[in-house]
Amino acid sequence: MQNDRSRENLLFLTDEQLRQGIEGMFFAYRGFTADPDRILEKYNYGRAHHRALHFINRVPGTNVNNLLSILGVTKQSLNRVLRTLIDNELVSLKIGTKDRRERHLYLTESGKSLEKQLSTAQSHRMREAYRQAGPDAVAGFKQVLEAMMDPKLQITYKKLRVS
Amino acid sequence: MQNDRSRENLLFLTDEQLRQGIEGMFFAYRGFTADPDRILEKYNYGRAHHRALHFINRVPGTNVNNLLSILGVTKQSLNRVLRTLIDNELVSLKIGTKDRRERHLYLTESGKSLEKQLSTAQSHRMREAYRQAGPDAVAGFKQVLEAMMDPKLQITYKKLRVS
DNA sequence: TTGGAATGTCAACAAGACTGACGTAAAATG
DNA sequence: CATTTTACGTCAGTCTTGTTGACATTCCAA
Repeated sequence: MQNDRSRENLLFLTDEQLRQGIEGMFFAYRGFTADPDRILEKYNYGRAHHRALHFINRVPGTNVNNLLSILGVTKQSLNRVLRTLIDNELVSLKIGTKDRRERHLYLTESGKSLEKQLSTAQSHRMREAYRQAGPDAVAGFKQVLEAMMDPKLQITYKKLRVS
Repeated sequence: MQNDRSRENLLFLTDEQLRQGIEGMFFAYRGFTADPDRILEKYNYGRAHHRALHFINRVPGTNVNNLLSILGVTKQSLNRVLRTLIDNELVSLKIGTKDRRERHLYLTESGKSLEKQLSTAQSHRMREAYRQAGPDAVAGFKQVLEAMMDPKLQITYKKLRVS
């Protein structure tokens, strides 16, 4: 039979708590993407372009396969996005020296400039949310997010942290 | 001039911390939707159907406009999804008694059954993440999520909490 | 009675995901 | 050296989910 202490400890696992987490993720993700979306619209780009720009900026010189594993889409889907970004000179290709089949991806100056605009907008909202919630809440936020990821993506996420 | 204490307090607002939050949201959202997506695929439904089922279940008898404001899509977009769910008898319509223009939405027994399947899968992952992170982390997680929402959605979110 | 609100429907379109098929180039392997 | 595999690109077609615009219906409210 449970005592008061152990019952209290499990209160955070009630259906109501889980439901709030689910709905919280849904509504928060809308806020999370709202500001970049507005900027992207002006340039006729979409979220897919934002994600590509973000991770090419994070891992300069990445090849397409690596980017695919981070983004979790098909190469055909990514290719369409990359094609636009390359044609518009936001991203540049560099054929690999060791393996000349590989294309290494870099942001051009205008690519960096748009990426900066997008990340500034997104970070601004994130910073406000962090500031309102405080350091302890932020630590908890990141713990839960990490635990929610698929194991493979958790590894990808951690790799990005150190590199 | 800053002392060590205030400098330490601001460490959670560094660019690196913000970036981790952004990437955390991106990867965690993938995990968040992965399990329901697999179930939906079997029935040839998509995330839009899941969202409609979720909120009709949460607010039984809601009218279309209220659902629209929660979901943040156009009525035409929602209509297509609702049409499928009604045709497949997962959702039933009931014309309003006070205002007969309004259609009130309810889940049928099979609608409830599918919703249960989906929410069970999604809650399972959420519960595991909560359990791993612990109660304090969960409290922080929800604080940051709430602070990240657009003010209007924050109100919607809180209303769902009490109703 | 007239205007506006709530809803539905039709049409057309776009982004962004998917699959399948095929081509090319180059590395790796037998 | 020949063959297979890898990495990448491209073409074609499909699906889901979002968008606008136009228009009809119903009915409450001023």
